[in-house]
Parts: sequence; structure tokens; C-alpha cells
Amino acid sequence: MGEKLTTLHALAEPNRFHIVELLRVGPLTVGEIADSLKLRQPQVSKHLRVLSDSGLVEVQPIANRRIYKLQSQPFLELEEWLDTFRSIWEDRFDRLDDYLKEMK
Amino acid sequence: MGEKLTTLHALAEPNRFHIVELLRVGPLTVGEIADSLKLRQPQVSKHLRVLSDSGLVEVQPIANRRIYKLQSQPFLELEEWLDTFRSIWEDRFDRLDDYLKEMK
DNA sequence: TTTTAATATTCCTTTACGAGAATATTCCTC
DNA sequence: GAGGAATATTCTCGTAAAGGAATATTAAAA
Repeated sequence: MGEKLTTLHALAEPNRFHIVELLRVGPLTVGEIADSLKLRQPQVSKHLRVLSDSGLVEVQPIANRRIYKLQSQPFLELEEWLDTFRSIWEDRFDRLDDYLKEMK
Repeated sequence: MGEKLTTLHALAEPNRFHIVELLRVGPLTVGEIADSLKLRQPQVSKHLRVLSDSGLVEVQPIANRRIYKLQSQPFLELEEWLDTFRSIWEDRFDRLDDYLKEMK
């Protein structure tokens, strides 16, 4: 369960969310991300650190640069979690009524 | 895009995440949630406020009590967003190689 | 209509975290 | 090996947000 919270927390920050949206197009360096989002390099590095720690992105160092790309696992796990709710939406038209009856 | 961030933010808080997990079993009152999670009533009310503002839960007042239940829309929207990544995971085995070649 | 139960709201304190600026690190190039 | 790019880390500060305690609100019940 902790992983899901970590993933959610990482994605819930606006700039990190934007970074993820950027990276869906393809791998990018820190500088490119900073330019695109008009953020300062240190902040981008810090956000990438969070994304990296949470497993959402992966780094590949090339010489001076570091190329970041999305990692599928956390996304898939999150989607899997959301999928476990599907049965509920269909199943629970009258659960509320049940509940009301139970409590008299 | 703002709704997704709102949803993510609401879910990213541990206690709120737990509340959501609790509510998936069925609708509950504030007191029941507080008991289950061993939280104080005011904090539960405050978290439920956030969840309610983000559309994740719905309230139904019955006399003294307020019964909270999950609302499907935000979950479905989030899942839909995650689903847009699917094509990427399959498509992008070699995108990194492409990138590396591009930048020589 | 006073009392009591359930919930919401407010105020205060504390903590988490993001931004900014400066500095450290790493690796290429000359 | 000195200088310069690209990136990471550290420090400080400001702010958003969570917890605690007290209080307000609402509705039922006596």
C-alpha cells in the first residue's frame, strides 16, 4: 500500500505532474525539462529526485547529461488499484439503501 | 488537468487514502470512520471535507448523522488518464536509443 | 425547551515541502 | 590538469496543510 501512496504523492505536485506529461513524449535531459517548463534547474533536479525515488522515472547518464524517462510499473500498479474499484461502481447502487435499513 | 491534480492531492494523504479504502466496503458515518481509523472526529471531518470538495465522496445527511460514500467519477477519470499511458509502454522500447542518436 | 449526540468549524501550533540562491560534483574538452 | 557545462546537493526561508483542543451547529429526544 505504501508504494501507491508514494506514487500518488509524487504525482500530486503540479510541477512533477507536468514533468511526467512532458516525459510521455519521450526521454529528456534535465536542461530540456527546465527550459520547457521554465523552471530553474535545481528545482527540476529536486523534483526528478522525488520522481526517481518513487520509481516513476529512470535515469540514464550520458556524459555530462542525465536522461530521464518514464517507468511503467508505478503507473500500472496505480491503474491496477483503480481497477479494483470497478466492481464497486456497478455493484453498489443500493448499498446506501442497505446501510440506511441496517441502522434503522 | 486541474481535476486530476485535485484528485491526486486528495488521495495522496495517508489518512484520506485509508478513508477511501474503508469506504469501498460501503457507506459510513463520520463516527464510524473515526472509530475504525482511530482518528479524532474533527480530523476525520476535515479530511472528508477535502475528499468531498474533490468530488471523491458524496454526503447524505440522515438526521444527526452524515453518511459518506465514494463517488465514481474522479476514479474513472484518473484511470482514464493512466490508460493514456498504455500506448507508451508498448511503443517506446527504443525511444531512448532514438534520443541518444538524435543528440549524437 | 433543555439536554444530548453527531458533526462541522475555528484557532493555534507544528511540520512538511517547495522555491531561491549558492555551492558541490561530475565529466568533457582544450 | 585547468576551465566550462550539465546536474545534484545544501541551506534558508516562506507557506500550505495536518493535528489538537475548544467551540459552534444541527437535529433528535427527553
